[in-house]
Amino acid sequence: MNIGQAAEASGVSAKMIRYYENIGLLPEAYRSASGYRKYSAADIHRLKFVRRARDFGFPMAQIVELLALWSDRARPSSEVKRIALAHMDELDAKIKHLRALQKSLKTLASHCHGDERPDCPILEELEH
Amino acid sequence: MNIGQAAEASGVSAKMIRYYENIGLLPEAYRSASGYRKYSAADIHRLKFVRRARDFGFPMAQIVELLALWSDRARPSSEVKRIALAHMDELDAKIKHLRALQKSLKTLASHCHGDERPDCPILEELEH
DNA sequence: ATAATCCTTCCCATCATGGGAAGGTCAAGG
DNA sequence: CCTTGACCTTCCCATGATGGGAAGGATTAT
Repeated sequence: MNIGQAAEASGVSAKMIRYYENIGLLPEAYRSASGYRKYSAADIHRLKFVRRARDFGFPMAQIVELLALWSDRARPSSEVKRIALAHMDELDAKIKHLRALQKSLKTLASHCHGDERPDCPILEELEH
Repeated sequence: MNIGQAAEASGVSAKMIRYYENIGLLPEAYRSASGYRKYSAADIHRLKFVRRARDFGFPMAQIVELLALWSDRARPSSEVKRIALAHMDELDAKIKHLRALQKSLKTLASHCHGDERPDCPILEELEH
């Protein structure tokens, strides 16, 4: 399978497949005589795995670890769980941050008339 | 005031002050005879405004608009409110997304033993 | 006068992704 | 057999907001 079909089948763009190979997330693909990258069903399987890990929001560094664990039959599931929990902590921190921002904004916006008058507590707050 | 003191006073790094000037967010700074950027109290005031808008998570494009409204005495507060509400919508969308990710992960992680055994529903889910 | 600190511009890196150019390859159809 | 179009290759550039650092000039303090 060429890279275009692999991209289609896995949901990872050809650009990203080359990029992943480049940064060492994926092993170097087998090449045809003319230099085309060739992908097997197992390769597609791995690409899908990466794709889904991205969908879950895992950063690349964690995906590297997850891929290693995935292909390690003797892995302890505690390692996988540890990565997942750490990621959840990251998500939690981000959510908390965004919610705090939203809360502040909400308060400000609720005090803003939102009409043709120029006075506005939002600008006043930014001005400080 | 030189750029270093302006950075200190405003909480915006010298690097970022130059960058903001470069992308047109801020007007070109007055220069001394030897080419040093010089900042007035009004400049510091504007830098602080930008800084606080960043703290609220506004993207640069919105900050450009907010700055323009800030210096427009005839602005309608509805314009400011519109920008703030749009930003809140963005934050809301991000929060929803992160919460959805977290919810999925939580379910998966709760089913993972997290011990020395290799079987793990997290990897199984990623594998699909 | 000299050293230390500040300033200038310019380049590079992040992270994951896409756009696009220049040029080689392959498959289908006339 | 040759052309055409679709595909592939590598390489460079851009994103957004930020920092690091180098090379060289300016200012300030000793």
